Amino acid sequence: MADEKGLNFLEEIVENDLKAGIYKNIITRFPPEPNGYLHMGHAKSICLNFGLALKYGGKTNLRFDDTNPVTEETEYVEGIKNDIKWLGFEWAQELYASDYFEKLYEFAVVLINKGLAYVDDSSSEEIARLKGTPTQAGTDSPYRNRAVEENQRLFSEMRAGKYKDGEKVLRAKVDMAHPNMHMRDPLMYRIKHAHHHRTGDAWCIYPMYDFAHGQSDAIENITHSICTLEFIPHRALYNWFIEKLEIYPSQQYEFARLNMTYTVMSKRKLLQLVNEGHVRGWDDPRMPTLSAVRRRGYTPESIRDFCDKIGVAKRENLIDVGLLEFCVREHLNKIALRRMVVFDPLKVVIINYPEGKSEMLPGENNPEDHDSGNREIPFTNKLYIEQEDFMENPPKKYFRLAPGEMVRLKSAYIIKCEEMIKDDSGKVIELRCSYVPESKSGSDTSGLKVKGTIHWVSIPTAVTAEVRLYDRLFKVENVGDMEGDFKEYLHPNSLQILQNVFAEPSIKSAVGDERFQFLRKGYFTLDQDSSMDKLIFNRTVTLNDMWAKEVKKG
RNA sequence: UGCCCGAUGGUGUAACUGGCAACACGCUUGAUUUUGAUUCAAGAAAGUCCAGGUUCGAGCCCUGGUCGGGCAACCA
Repeated sequence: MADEKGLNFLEEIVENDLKAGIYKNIITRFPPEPNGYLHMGHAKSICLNFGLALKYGGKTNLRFDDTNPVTEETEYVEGIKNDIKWLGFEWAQELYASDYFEKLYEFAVVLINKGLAYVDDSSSEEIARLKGTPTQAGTDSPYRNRAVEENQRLFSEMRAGKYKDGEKVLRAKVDMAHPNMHMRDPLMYRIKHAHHHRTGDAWCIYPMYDFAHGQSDAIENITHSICTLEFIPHRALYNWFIEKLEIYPSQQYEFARLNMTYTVMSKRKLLQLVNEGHVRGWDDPRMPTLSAVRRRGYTPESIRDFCDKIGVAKRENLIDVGLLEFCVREHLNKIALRRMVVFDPLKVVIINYPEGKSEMLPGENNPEDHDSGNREIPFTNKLYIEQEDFMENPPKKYFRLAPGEMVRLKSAYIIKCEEMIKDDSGKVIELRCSYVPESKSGSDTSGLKVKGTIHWVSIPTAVTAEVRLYDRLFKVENVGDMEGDFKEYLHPNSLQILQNVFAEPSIKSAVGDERFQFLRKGYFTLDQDSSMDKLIFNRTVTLNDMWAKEVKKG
């Protein structure tokens, strides 16, 4: 069976349009508002918009939808550009809705001249009241039938700054009884005496989304304007403006936004988590933002793969975060350098290995990539192993270290636990083990077969580091479905910091965005807080752990 | 008492546009393994929201329901 996955509905639309000769090339756009950082939901949209243009021959513009100066900042513009580049996409042009303010103003005048727009002096409360309800028609505003000349004068006075915020608005004259609420004389312009991140103080009137988005699409000759489901009711208005203005007929299509288990995917909620200090910032590795998953160690390849796997459709969805984890494990398994790091140390002394002796043992950097070579791992008679790799009274299926039992030290020797040393409270604080000299990794002539292999670190050369372990941000699967404040469902232990773990010395050369697999522990990458004096690693994702599952089953 | 979307294994997406429901994740079992990782093999799991209709044949078309979601920011 060919693994040609069927086309998604948007690809189908594009293919049909191309086949019908409606377009020679397609042009899409990714239109973020610079009022927050991009998240995984945006990644889906980015992959979709850029992916379509890449697949069918065309281009994608990056257009900032910056029509609301009070929430938008240059900081976000830079962050967004950075995230898109990191994901691996290149936009044809970097554009801003604010580039079109003059043009949009002209469009508004055209509608005024056609008698299709009017200045309304009503308060926002009054406008809301006259709008009616979904089941009840609205009522015409008393200003609805102003003369064209008066509207022209008033609108230009609005622009000139003659009025205060909220004193007047420009509205499209459509139909106050329309069953679609968005068609009941929607606002086109409002007065905001606010500083805009790009146009500065040049304007004191700003277009609404509905009077900016479709027009911007038309100006750029966007063929397929793809947005999320909540804009479906706006489509009628989108088309109305295009028709009345007689501009390029961009077509709007809608798809279902991404939702993931154990997290939230709305800028509003994410901003709240940041502002109220529930996380350390937009790039806190527990966040679903792109800056956060990047910091956490996710690769752009794995995110693109994820976006590909989740598909595109119009029905609401809740994607298992486990799928994202699968994608990143799959990629990291191929590229991560293997290293041994002990998180929770238990001292082991090899009683028959000479005191003071040291040898270097080679360990594969990555068994999945034979070109990756080896690194040298020092071995001595004093080691750390993981506390959890020893049990005084092991259950039957436990095949790690136990009194009298043998285990393989990865890339080194087989050892046998000869003696336990306990403190006054009875806690095991040290193991005395013997090693089998003929069992050396790579030249094992011992003939011994052991069930378990564990990781270890030689104490004299151990390098200490900090490790940050992340768990799901929320403790419930479907946060959006819960009653009350979503913050009540935050997972209290989503971040666990281990200040002092012990790593093999080769870890010291870790740089930048190198990915590591700490054997049997998970995938890690250096955090940006890391320094020469203090190494800090983020756990990107754990390894699959059958044993943990077994233990859980009991 | 409106208008608009949607409904396929646990999750997500397919099904040559009317031809015996497939793929991925997850799950179970087994093999391999110097990571209880990876890899490999096998398997369980939906008869497509319901009821009618058209048809030789319906997940796809028609009708009527049911359920879920959206729509009344000078937000996008």
